[in-house]
Amino acid sequence: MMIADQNLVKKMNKRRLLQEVIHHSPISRANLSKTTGLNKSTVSAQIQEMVDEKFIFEIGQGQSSGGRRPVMLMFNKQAGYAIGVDIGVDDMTVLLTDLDGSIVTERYFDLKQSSPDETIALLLTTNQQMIDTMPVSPYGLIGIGICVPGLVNREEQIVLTPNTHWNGVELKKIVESTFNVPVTIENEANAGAYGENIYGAAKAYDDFIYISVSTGIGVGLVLGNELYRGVHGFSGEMGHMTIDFNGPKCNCGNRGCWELYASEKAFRQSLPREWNDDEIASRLQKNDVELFRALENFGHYLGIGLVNIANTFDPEAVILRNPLIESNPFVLNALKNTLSSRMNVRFDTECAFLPSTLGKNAPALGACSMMIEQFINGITA
Amino acid sequence: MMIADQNLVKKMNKRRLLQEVIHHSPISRANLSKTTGLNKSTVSAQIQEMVDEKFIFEIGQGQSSGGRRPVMLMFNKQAGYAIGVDIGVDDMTVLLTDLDGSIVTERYFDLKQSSPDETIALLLTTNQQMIDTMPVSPYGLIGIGICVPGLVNREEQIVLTPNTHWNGVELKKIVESTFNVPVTIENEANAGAYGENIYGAAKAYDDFIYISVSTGIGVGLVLGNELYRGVHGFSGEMGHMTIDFNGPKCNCGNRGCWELYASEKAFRQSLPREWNDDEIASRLQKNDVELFRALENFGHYLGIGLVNIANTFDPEAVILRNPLIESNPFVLNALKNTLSSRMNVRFDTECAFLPSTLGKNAPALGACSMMIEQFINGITA
DNA sequence: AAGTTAGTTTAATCAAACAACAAACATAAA
DNA sequence: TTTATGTTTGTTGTTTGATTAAACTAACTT
Repeated sequence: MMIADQNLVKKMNKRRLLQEVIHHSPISRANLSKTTGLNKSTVSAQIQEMVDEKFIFEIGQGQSSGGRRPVMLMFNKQAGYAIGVDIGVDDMTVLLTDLDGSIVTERYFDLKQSSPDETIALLLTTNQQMIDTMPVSPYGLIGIGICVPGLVNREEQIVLTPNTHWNGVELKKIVESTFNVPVTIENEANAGAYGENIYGAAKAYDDFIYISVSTGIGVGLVLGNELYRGVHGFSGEMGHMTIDFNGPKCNCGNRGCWELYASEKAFRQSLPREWNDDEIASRLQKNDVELFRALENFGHYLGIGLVNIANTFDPEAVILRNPLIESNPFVLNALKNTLSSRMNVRFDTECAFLPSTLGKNAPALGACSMMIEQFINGITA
Repeated sequence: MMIADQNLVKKMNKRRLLQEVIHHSPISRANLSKTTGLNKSTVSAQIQEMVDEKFIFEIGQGQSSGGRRPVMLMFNKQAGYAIGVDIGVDDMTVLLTDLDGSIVTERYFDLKQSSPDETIALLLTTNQQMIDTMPVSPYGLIGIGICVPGLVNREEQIVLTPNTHWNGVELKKIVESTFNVPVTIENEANAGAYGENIYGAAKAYDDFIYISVSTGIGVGLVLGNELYRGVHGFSGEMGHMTIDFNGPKCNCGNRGCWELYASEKAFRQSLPREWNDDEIASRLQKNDVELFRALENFGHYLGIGLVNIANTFDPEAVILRNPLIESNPFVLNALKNTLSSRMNVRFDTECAFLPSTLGKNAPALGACSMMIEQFINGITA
């Protein structure tokens, strides 16, 4: 445990003030004093420091409310930039954002034919391009966050990627030594959860569960406004929660895993034939019965697992990340039906089930925001 | 968010010092300075305060290590006393402990024929008796913690007790107004988890899952060394996690709930005939095949749910609270077999599965320790 | 001109760190 | 046994630094 001294006091109050400016700008010193409870002189001193450090700037005078006009302060969201990378099973997203999480540059790649080595090369050149075209700023590139579809341990090493071959690749070291900035490697579901918490559907929630439904099902747990990672970093493997203990074998070793029923892969296997995305879209337009039956089933199986999640966590919200769910409220309704039929009135009315608002950018944005938060916390070091 | 000032600094350091004394006594001022990093003069000043407040006393001189002999300090665990009550479905435990959690007085009651009103009367008179016979101390009774077998919301109201009739009983108000000390109402599994974390099998763990197996299955989640309660206080209802979505209906509304297979009630129903505890004990002695088969099955079904828990939380440990498990390592082995057969080598070797060490006292002790922690935190207010 | 609001300056407060010191002891050489 | 040396413990007085209250200047509204 840490010991407390005046330095800690200053750090805490500085952080608090910066957060207030970030989330409520434009705001005046007087107003900061009111909202934080800190003395006016304390506010002035701290703000001056952060103005000198280029994190905050004065935007000019605001409206008077019967006296001297206030000087409005803004967070300098262009003080630096972050890169977020989402390495998927067969695609990659690379985003450059400012400190507000606003996307400056975005690039999407198809990885269907790529080996990890080729992907790393692509990642490095893309990052370099982004750095080269990045606007000039006091702090430049403040960090690179990378998420991968698999298990990442507490040392940020990739230890298991069921659908790809990233196991053991020393991604953190490679990227860190190339660009000499802080690098974080994170699980895709954790990054997505983080993104939704900072910028997306879960902004207002402190306790929520983020569910990424694709080839498998990945879960990010945000409990008490913090990502819960587990001892080894492997929490949220709820895709491998059994929902039928006599069910079919899964390659995780378990039987009747949730993702064997409710993943997008399972959904596609449940279709009468193999339909590509265009085919599915056009059948949606035409209210195709077979498709809707499959979608309803998809929602139903999702719902079965969600009952377990609601019973386990009693969360404020569950955020679902999947293109089909985001574009079809119908799936969400099917899912809610299963929930209300399987839970006596209690949770279903008091827990929000929402689609992701960041969509496919969620994990990369989450990766960015992790670096941004690290950077902002470092400001007060 | 709170603002920081010198008062906070003092509080934090005082708390830190007190914790150090509690957990490493006897200890000298010099040693405290070393372990905490606080300056010797700071330590001296803070300790003096707590000596004056009767929380710490000087026990005398310790061994010299080549210089002046140190003055050894001890936590005054007899500065006050706490009462912990565990109201079960058909029994009640009432404990009086000192601030160390050592039991001073213990009483056990059979509630098989009691209504809530009768139980409350019994609780109040027992508490009064304990207060009357309690040793004199500077702070007297510092609080009463009570746990109940059901759902307790964040306002500490009892909202659902499936197997009894405590719903809506204003227990907190009743007890608080009778004794005029702080009262906490808590769910039985949460209290048990807390107890094991402070005094029992989970002392060394920051992230663990406590599982209370009786009529139903209750789960207490300790994540990051804190009890995770959920938004409404209803987390850990994992007894109603489906492990067979086509399974039999449960009165919670769900199907194939874990506790329909792995509760003690389910275990007893799985026996060829109704055996009482003595019968079971004697058959255990005689290595009765039918009983052992049932126990193995019991372990197997526990294991199925524990795989889900391991996949969900990636905990350091799982603590199992049930008399049969505590007295029969055999069940634990059966359970571990199921785990290793259903999880590819990863968790089973790195997550400890342990029986409760506090046994039936776990929840009441947890309730005590909640009050003690509240009190100790209040010291530094 | 009077009253309000914004922001700065000044002096006081307080907790911890620092530095110097005294007390009490261990060790080993004389 | 005696003495000298160095170590450890705990206290005392001083300094540092962040917050704060209060006084003050600045700028605006009515």
